[in-house]
Amino acid sequence: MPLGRRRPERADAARNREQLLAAARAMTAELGADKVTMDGLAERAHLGKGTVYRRFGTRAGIFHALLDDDEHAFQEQVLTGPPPLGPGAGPVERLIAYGRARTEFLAAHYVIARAALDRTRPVPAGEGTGFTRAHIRMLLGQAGLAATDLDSLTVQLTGALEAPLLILLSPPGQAPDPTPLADSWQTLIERICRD
Amino acid sequence: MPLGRRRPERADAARNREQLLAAARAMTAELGADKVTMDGLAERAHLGKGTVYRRFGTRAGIFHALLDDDEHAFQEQVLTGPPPLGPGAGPVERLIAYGRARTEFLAAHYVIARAALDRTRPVPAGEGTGFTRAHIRMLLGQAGLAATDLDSLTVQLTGALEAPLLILLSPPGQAPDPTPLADSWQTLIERICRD
DNA sequence: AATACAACCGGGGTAAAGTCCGTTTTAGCT
DNA sequence: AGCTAAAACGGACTTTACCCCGGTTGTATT
Repeated sequence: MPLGRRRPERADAARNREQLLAAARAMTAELGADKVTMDGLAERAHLGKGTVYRRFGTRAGIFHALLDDDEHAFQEQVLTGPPPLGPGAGPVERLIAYGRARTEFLAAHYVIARAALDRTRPVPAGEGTGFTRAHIRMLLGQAGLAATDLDSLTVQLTGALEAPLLILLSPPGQAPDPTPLADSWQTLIERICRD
Repeated sequence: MPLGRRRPERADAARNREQLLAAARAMTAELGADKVTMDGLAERAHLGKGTVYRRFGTRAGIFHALLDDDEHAFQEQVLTGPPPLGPGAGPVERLIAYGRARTEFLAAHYVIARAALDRTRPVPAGEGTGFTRAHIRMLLGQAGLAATDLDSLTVQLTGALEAPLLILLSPPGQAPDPTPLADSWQTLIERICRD
């Protein structure tokens, strides 16, 4: 079955990836995210360190991979799910729904989402925020705000939505209550978009 | 001159701190912030690594210290300078002025401000944002927004103001143009605060 | 089935952050 | 001036992310 262009994943590689993800999940649950080391993960999965690195590229990549399934499902809901989160509602309504959903998503995945931030690499700073940024930009465009620099506004709203949970609210142990932030996001958007 | 409660800084400590700051500034200028290592800095300043750590505590602390003078001057302008940045103007006007000044400050100190973010410690995530947060909170309170959760709104606006320059806009080499962000901040605030 | 080649595996190696603790220097006090 | 406690010093040590490369295994082709 040589379909597509990319060679399918090798059987041993797939097996190892499962082992690594399972081990990572278990270690995160047992010891906390910051106790998950490359060496420890490799040993626990009965694999070499080099294998871990090839799979995930970087320490943050582990948590990125752990997040991946849920993140996919989340984006799916936004792109093709029922309104108001999915298409079919007005842009302002969708912006509000997106902020609420994203806030709850980040709070629900608090530990892993924070660990998925790459804290050592210089370049890929705003990694997971690409989708949020693109989506906000699109909806702002549809909302038809008069004479505004939508690109800058998009960046700022992305910061307003993601920074509190990812950066600003410190306690790394437990997630903050997302409800006040989600409500506040709603008033923020309503006030910005009314004319 | 044993005034106050704290013992004054010892002469050798003061001398060494000057050496370290000078070396850090030079290395940052010559090699870039990410090439400044604790070992390299210690060697360049002809001091031991332990000394570097006692002074700055952490790698980010180096850049925090480098920023300190300017940061102080900035806060001074906000607290006691002329309006609209300083006291004397209306809260909305001051919010706008603060955002503009802060954006320009962050852009002017782009490399160092980003390097001052501690990317490894779990706790002190939003370190430099404390002043911004407190100031925004105060002005929002004065602005008298009707029935709003001002604490959550403050956190989000802090994210909107600082995250773009510190996190979201990636290229670590050069600062982005602060003007569009400052303008966008103004419309953001104006739209939020009108009633 | 045999072969070639690409992908994968493993573990030892490097660099840099952060810690520790015995030694040295300083400043106030007598 | 001499004493002493506190502060500063320095460099060896530990930990951990990330790199490298020779050997091995899986997959496509003949």
